[in-house]
Amino acid sequence: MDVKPPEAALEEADTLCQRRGVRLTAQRRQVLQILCAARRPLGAYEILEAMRDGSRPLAPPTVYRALDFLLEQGLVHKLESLHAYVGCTHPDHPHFSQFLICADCGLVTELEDEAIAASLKSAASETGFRPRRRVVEVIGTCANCAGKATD
Amino acid sequence: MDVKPPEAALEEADTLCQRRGVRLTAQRRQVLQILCAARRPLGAYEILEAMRDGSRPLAPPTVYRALDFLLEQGLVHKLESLHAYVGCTHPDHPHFSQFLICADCGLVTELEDEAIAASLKSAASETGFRPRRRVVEVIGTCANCAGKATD
DNA sequence: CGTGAAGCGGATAGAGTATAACGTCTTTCA
DNA sequence: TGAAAGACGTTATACTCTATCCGCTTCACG
Ligand SMILES: [Zn+2]
Ligand SMILES: [Zn+2]
Ligand SMILES: [Zn+2]
Ligand SMILES: [Zn+2]
Repeated sequence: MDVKPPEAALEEADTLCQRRGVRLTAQRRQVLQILCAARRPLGAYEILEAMRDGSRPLAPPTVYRALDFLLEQGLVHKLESLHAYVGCTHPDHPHFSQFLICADCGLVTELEDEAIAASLKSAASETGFRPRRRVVEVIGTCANCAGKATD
Repeated sequence: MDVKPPEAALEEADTLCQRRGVRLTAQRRQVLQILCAARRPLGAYEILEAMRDGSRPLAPPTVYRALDFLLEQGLVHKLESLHAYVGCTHPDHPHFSQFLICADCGLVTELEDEAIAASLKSAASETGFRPRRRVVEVIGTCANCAGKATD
């Protein structure tokens, strides 16, 4: 598996934000760190819970504000079908990605498939539709879980 | 526009449910009727409001149960990005469809595009992923609204 | 320095979405 | 008729997200 360690993702985010002239504050960074460290999508309240180091009391707007920033910067994605968030696996370039979501183990794979992008674009343009945002999520069973089931 | 009148959709639903041996009760039928009559996606609580003929008090589980049934039977679809529901435009055969959602006027177009289906299937199978449910929603501007904007 | 604008974040409240749990009534079918 | 399954009413509650107000920090500008 070529999953980047969370530290690398965070350093990349630092660089990107600096280059863009936006501020990856401690709190935003912490949310990103929590998302990258988790091996699965997290709900806003799960992130909130993880942010509470037993010390501060934190309210929902705190995490939603951080998420808004991270979403705008393309550092995290929202999974609409789960109401949950994941760290982006390749935030260095703007992209629209697709997600394979395992309903059994929670594994999420972020794809950047040209053929899917092209077919969507073509279908939209046929009707004169101008795409802005694209939500592509496939819920099913990952190879690992499928293998176990058929053993 | 070849939009079916709501009555036709309801009669088709009657036939389908009878053939499948499931019960399209008055309440379920009413939810479907409300969705078909609306020219736009409706939230669960909007449906609930429409169901209250000024008489009965109705609670959320009522509409969610009806929606569960209609979703299972493929008579309605859920738009995950809007938390809203629409009547299916061709419920006679099992299908996975894609949605073009106009952010300006709320128009929703249900597509059944072979190329998109094929590219998704191919991308999934490359990783051994077994798809069960597919969420494909493109948010943007419809041809009509785009035309107005550039006038 | 002083000051004002902008951005960030704490805090409270509340809107909107969805489900759990339990009881009752109806339909189905042996 | 009687049992089982399904549909529905009801209450309560969990979960997701936003509005709003206020205070703090930062930083440019005079
Ligand atoms: Zn990404
Ligand atoms: Zn899995
Ligand atoms: Zn459909
Ligand atoms: Zn439009």
